Amino acid sequence: MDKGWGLTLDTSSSQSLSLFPSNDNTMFPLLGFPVNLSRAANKEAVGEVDFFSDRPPPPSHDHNVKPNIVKQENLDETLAPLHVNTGLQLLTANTGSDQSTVDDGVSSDAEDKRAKSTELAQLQVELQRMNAENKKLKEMLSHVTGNYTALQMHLMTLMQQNHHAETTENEGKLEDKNHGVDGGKVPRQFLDIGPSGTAEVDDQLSDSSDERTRSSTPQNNNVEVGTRDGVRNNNGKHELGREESPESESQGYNKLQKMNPSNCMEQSTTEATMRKARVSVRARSEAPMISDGCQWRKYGQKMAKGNPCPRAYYRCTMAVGCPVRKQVQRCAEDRTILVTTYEGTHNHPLPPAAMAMASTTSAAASMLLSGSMSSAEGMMNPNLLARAILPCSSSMATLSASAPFPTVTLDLTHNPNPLQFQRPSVPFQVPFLQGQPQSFGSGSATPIAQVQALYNQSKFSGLQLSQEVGSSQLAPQASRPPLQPNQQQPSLADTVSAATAAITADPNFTAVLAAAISSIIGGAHANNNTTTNNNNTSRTTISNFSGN
DNA sequence: CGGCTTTGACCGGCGC
DNA sequence: GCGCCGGTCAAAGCCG
Repeated sequence: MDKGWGLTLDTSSSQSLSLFPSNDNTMFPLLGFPVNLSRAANKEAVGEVDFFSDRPPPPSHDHNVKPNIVKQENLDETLAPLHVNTGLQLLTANTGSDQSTVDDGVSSDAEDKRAKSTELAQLQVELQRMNAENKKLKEMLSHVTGNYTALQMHLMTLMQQNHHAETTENEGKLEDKNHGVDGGKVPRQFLDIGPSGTAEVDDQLSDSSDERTRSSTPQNNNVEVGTRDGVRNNNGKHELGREESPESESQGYNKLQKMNPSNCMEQSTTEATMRKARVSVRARSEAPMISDGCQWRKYGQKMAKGNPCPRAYYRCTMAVGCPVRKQVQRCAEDRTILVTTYEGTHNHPLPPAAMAMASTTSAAASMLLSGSMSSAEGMMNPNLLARAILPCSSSMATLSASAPFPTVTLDLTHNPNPLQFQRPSVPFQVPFLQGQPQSFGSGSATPIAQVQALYNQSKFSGLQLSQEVGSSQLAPQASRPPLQPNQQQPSLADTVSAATAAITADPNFTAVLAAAISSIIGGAHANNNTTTNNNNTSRTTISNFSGN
């Protein structure tokens, strides 16, 4: 394959392959996409594909190519083995163009043929190599996915067990005080990390007399059901994008709640919290928006206080009613840095490129929530957690609770340890890990050692792992190592994918984080009766969140 | 013409 | 109660 050209598996059409100038082929790494290879054997399908008509042909053999003239009968002989060996439509088309040259009778010399056959052989080898690599990557992916699923199942099991035990326990403890409000304390702690979005759920929990009534006939839902854009509810507030978002999803939960109130309460609580948890990604980019594989529609722009750059608001448009939104804003200190803040979880399938970012943000949010849930309200020494969780100082992720919503910041703007960047077996390096999830199994160091944690005092008492927020206080941005161009935007998909793998593939990560936080908080707040529930709520969060 | 962006208006939360 | 601020709405305009 000529340099500067790439192979794209077009997942949007799910059936096409194409050769193109490789200026943006990083969006779709050669992972296991659902490509319909059987179509490659279909002659008609081959004819349908427009390979070079609107793109410049590869420079090596374009002088005699007449792309529009392809004699199919002559292709079969040459192409038959290629179908067998590679099954890739790309080769078929490529050779199709070449073959048309031969059929012209203009250049019928043997040398030309030999050269072409050599080239074909090379391409064949290359494709076989790619196939092998693809297989390998598929295996890696399935391995990671398997681990993740297993972990998820395990967490759910434990969550259910704990919840059962806990419910029994709380019934005894709280019966006298709360007239039998079941599990009021635990969800309460969970809810405390979010201000407004959790209030509704909180009301449900705090008012025992209303609880069952609201569960079965949610007051807001009665108004919101069937509303569309621009329709206001009783409060006069527009409900765009909300009637089908978590709030509406909670309708389903409420239905279920009739059957299993406690479990449902937990789920809706988690959902509400997830809606509020945010993941912020900092990346250097000249583009107005980083490419994360999703489709977004801008619905607003505001000048935010303290930043001369406007903040743009986007909504995911890949599916109707997808609750995911993001804010994009340039960093005030360094305008080459683009800060993208994600909120919510997708309610639809995602393309691989989008999956990478979504999984990353999900995993990061899970981290955040597991930390936030386990902490008490703004009383902790900021440095305590940092020292405990983060022995080393390099940082990539920031968990911040100073904002109205608990936020995780993934800083992809610098490489704290170039040596680790060069070694793919580094245990946990969010921004520059080269997608080697299997390395977790062999790594001796715990991933958590790569994360810097700072506790940020706030009413939500979140966790702050990091540097971004503290960049002005802790490490001047100028001191960061300069970023190579090829480590920036183009590699974002890989980077995010790596981060995803790092966070989701390692069962130890969340567990260790939760354990560390729990132990610290447990020590700092012996009276905090919610501490023992940390793991439980964390699991709830993770299991629900990972559903996407 | 449909989808997207722009932009002024509106709303709710929060601090004073 | 008032003003500030973040977030969202939706009409108008733009664009392919």
